[in-house]
Amino acid sequence: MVGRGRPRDTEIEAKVLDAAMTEMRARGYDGLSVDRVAERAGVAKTTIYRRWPSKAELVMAMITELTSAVPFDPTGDPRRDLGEFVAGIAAALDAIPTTLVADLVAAAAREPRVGVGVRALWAHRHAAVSEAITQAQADGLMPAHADPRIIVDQLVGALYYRLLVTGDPIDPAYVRALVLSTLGPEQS
Amino acid sequence: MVGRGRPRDTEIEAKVLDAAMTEMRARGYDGLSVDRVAERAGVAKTTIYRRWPSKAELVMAMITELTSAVPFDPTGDPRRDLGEFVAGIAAALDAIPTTLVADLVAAAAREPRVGVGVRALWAHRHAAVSEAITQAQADGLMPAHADPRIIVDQLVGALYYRLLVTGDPIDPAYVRALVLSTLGPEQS
Amino acid sequence: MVGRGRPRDTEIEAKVLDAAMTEMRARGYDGLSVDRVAERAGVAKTTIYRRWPSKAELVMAMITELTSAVPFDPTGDPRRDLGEFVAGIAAALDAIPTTLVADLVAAAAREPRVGVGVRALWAHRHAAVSEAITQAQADGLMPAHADPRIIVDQLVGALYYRLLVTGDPIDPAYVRALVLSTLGPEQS
Amino acid sequence: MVGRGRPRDTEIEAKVLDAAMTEMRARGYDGLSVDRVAERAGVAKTTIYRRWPSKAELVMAMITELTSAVPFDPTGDPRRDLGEFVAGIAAALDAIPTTLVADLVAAAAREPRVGVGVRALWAHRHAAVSEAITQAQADGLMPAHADPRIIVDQLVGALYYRLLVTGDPIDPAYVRALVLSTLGPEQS
DNA sequence: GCATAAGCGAGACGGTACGTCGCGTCTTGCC
DNA sequence: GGCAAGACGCGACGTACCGTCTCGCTTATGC
Repeated sequence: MVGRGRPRDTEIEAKVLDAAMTEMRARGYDGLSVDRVAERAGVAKTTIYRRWPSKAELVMAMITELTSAVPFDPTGDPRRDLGEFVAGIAAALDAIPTTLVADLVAAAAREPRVGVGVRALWAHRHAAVSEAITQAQADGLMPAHADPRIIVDQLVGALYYRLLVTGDPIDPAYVRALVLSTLGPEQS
Repeated sequence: MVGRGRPRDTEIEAKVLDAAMTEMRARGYDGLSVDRVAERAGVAKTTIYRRWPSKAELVMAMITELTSAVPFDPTGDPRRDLGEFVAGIAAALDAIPTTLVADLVAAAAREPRVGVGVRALWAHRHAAVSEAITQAQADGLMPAHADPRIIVDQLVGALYYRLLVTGDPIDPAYVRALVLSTLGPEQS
Repeated sequence: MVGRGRPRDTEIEAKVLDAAMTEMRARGYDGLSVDRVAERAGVAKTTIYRRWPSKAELVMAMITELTSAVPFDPTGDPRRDLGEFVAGIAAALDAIPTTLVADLVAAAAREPRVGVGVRALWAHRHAAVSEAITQAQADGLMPAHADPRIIVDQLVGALYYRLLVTGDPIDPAYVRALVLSTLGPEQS
Repeated sequence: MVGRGRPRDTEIEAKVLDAAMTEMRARGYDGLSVDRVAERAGVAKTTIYRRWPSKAELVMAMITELTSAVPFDPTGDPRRDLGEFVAGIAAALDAIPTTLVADLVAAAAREPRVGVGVRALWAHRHAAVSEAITQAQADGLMPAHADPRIIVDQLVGALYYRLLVTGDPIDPAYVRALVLSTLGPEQS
């Protein structure tokens, strides 16, 4: 083999994702056009398609970058760990315009590839959280009657539901109350 | 005042909405084309645009018509009542293509009016459910430590979350487990 | 037989034709829309279609009214009669925007019905003029070698040609020279 | 400067213009649809609109390409030369659908640029013919009383007039008669 | 004097074409 | 090989007209 050709410009990823984010905020998923993203990023359309095979994929990449900012590092204290997990998600959702979240959810439902990506993302996180819950149940720190995956649904689902459907506020007090309600009172 | 012109054909609304529904089920939101809807409904494209100024608006109309109320008729047995409430919502969500629900959510976030409408719909239902829970708590049939509104968030939110985010199935077993997890085990 | 129904409003013809004229001046044949004409005339579209079965027919009516303003009343002096005939046409063409004439010619070529109408109009006039020329030839007032119909083509055609193709001016001097050239010098 | 992008496919112009010509002959101006032209040319509609901003513009391009010069090569025999000139124009007009000629005339009246172009085309031709006539008059081969430019108007104008206004046929016999009528009988 | 028949304004409707926009692919030439 | 530039095929969008239709109302006529 000979020369492997010109290496990819590593700054392009960020520029494009930034531009896509701006467009998404301004016009939503449907209004986001690859041509405009390219122009805003100062990049050729070809260059975008070389990295992401479709608009859906591009949006997916954007989401992944956004959401992966919520970590889950269990300390062993399940109450505290879950509390921080939920608070982290709440903070992340708060940092993004609601419209964007809604559009992404809609895009996930409409575009199979986006849906797959989003689900994979969550599946990964859920696994970690579920495992921690299972451990806590085994350690007798949490009631054993509940399926860990359902507990996650209840916690995260309540946040999404408030944000997207009822529009009620999500403040630290709510997060605390939610965790309390889900895990039950401290098992002294 | 004088004649108001030829009146609108009242059957057209239903025919078009039906056709749109069929198309939506078959090809999803993006695959839904106004031309095809018109053809299927046996109606001119112009006639559709006279009623709904854009494809989005048309889909919105379809959704809101579908989102008919899930009834809540408490019997006094909170466990059973909530179980049926959740099961009813699950059934309703199951009957509608996921895309529709996602689009409604997105539309609610984008269009203030839609948002107000959707929220009003839910607020009404929530009030009834919350009241029943409060009553059950007062009767000692349910643990008193939890805010009734949060319980509703957990129940309904979990459903939406599964449907829109994780894509995990929502079957009767899940509904039972969800209610059990939320209300805690039977107080003997 | 019983009642013959409400009689047609006789003012409508003029109002509509006027409105059509205005529209035609402003936007040409293609840009003329029946809806706009109706609105401008303060009349329902139906009312227009009751009188003229199509847009082409309407335009035809307009033309007829315009062009029928050029009379031909022979006095017996062929030179003078033809001179006045040509001058009259020149004056009529001068009173109408060139664009309009061009559009009408184009409409006549495009729309069979308009074409038929225009041709009928001219045929009538030509017959009168030709006859007068024939008479003059019989009386020895004009050279007999030329077909009268061709003489008319030469006279009128030159005017149209100048107006529509070369754009050269059509002034009284030109008209005189044209007649002179066509009829030859006075036969003493 | 850098790459100028994918070059335009040079064969497309001809393919589209050809297709347009065919459609125009078959269905006339109004019946010519850009969609059909695109399909016949095996080209996307967008590609057509990239080159010609509207249907009118496309037709114009077609016309101007067709209006190739009718040659005028005087032999010194004015009768014959003019006869051939007129016959050539008649043949050219006969080869093109009348609608095209009419549309060109209309476009020339409406669009200044088109007008200038058309007039320049004719001015050039007229100059040559007028000069030949002047020469013939000087040689005593033609009556001197007539302005050469008017003779041209009469000859060509009569053709246009027949074609566009009266619709009468333009056959060789007519051409002969027209020349005879315009130039007068042979000066033996 | 009252029914009948046509005229009229208003505007919905079926069609057909228009011109635009976006996606994803392609073809250049330069780096 | 990457990249900018931009042409291209495809397919949908929303708009503008045309000519027809259906309302409710008005206006003459003639029995």
